[in-house]
Amino acid sequence: MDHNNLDLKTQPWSDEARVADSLKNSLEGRLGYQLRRASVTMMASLAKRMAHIGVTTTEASILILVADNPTVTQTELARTLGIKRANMVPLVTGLMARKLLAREPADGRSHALHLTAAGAQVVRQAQRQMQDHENHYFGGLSAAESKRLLAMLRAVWDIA
Amino acid sequence: MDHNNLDLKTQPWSDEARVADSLKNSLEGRLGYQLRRASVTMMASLAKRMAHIGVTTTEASILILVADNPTVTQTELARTLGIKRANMVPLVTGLMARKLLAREPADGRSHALHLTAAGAQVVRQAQRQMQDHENHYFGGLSAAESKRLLAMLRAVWDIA
DNA sequence: TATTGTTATACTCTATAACTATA
DNA sequence: TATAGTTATAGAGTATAACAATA
Repeated sequence: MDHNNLDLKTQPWSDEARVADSLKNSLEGRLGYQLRRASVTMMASLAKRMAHIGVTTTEASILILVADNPTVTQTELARTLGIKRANMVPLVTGLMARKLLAREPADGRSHALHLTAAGAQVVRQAQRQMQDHENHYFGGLSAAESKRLLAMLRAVWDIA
Repeated sequence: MDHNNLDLKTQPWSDEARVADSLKNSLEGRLGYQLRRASVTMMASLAKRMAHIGVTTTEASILILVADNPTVTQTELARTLGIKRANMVPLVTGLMARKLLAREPADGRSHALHLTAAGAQVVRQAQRQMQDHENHYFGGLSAAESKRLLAMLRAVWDIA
């Protein structure tokens, strides 16, 4: 497993990028640029936390959605998470092989997914890690600010 | 070129993901999740704008940084943009092949990059597109809110 | 006819290792 | 010894097309 060895020391911004760059950078003032940098930073950090649990961030999001929606099909998961049906196959296969996910025939062509006990345990760990992760980056914000930030980010999605 | 055919119709969230998903999704309340979704959305939209100019978002960021820092070397660019030196090679090669970028020996091992007239023109177009892009997504925010959002995003990078 | 799961495949992005030539 | 540019390559992630079984 562990194709997700995200030791932060191997990340570009600690190796090469994070040294004091004396370059002028007019991108720094762009919200889109800062948004992307923040996203990449947080995803790498979250990936490291998830690796400790033994899943990728994508796998964790699948397990959480199955926890939220017992009997969901993998095509429904794909739609919600923005993953192609074809790419769900190895993800679901891998999670079943590790006994985190199981499925039973729903109708003749679709399968109802559900968590195993081990899968439910991973979900609990992932949720806790995600909470800590949010607190790490945004714990300094007031409740009102967090709410406002969430709304601004959600608005981007809605506008698109 | 155009290995960047980002017609939004081919994006997952318009094809498959953006149909009304009736699934419960506890990830929706997470700032990290919304941050990533917003980033992916904006990057896809920006990529489409840049494609009209004939560059990728990465290429545009390179050209902009060269405009900011005439005589910069490609290793310095890589550091600032979080790109590996090895991966800068085809990027710089491609931009030189299209006469947007040129370079001259600085010392015996490094090259000073500079824009061609065509490259400077692309930078002007890219800057204008980026400004429109920001306005599209964040034009509804007050100046104070924009400033606050930028600071919150920059803080994520600083914390990491 | 449309949908679910699947296979096969291709392309982009990103990562490492190792080489060369210079400093 | 360290650095700049380069080559080669491997690994994820993500895209499409097409097929069988079923609705």
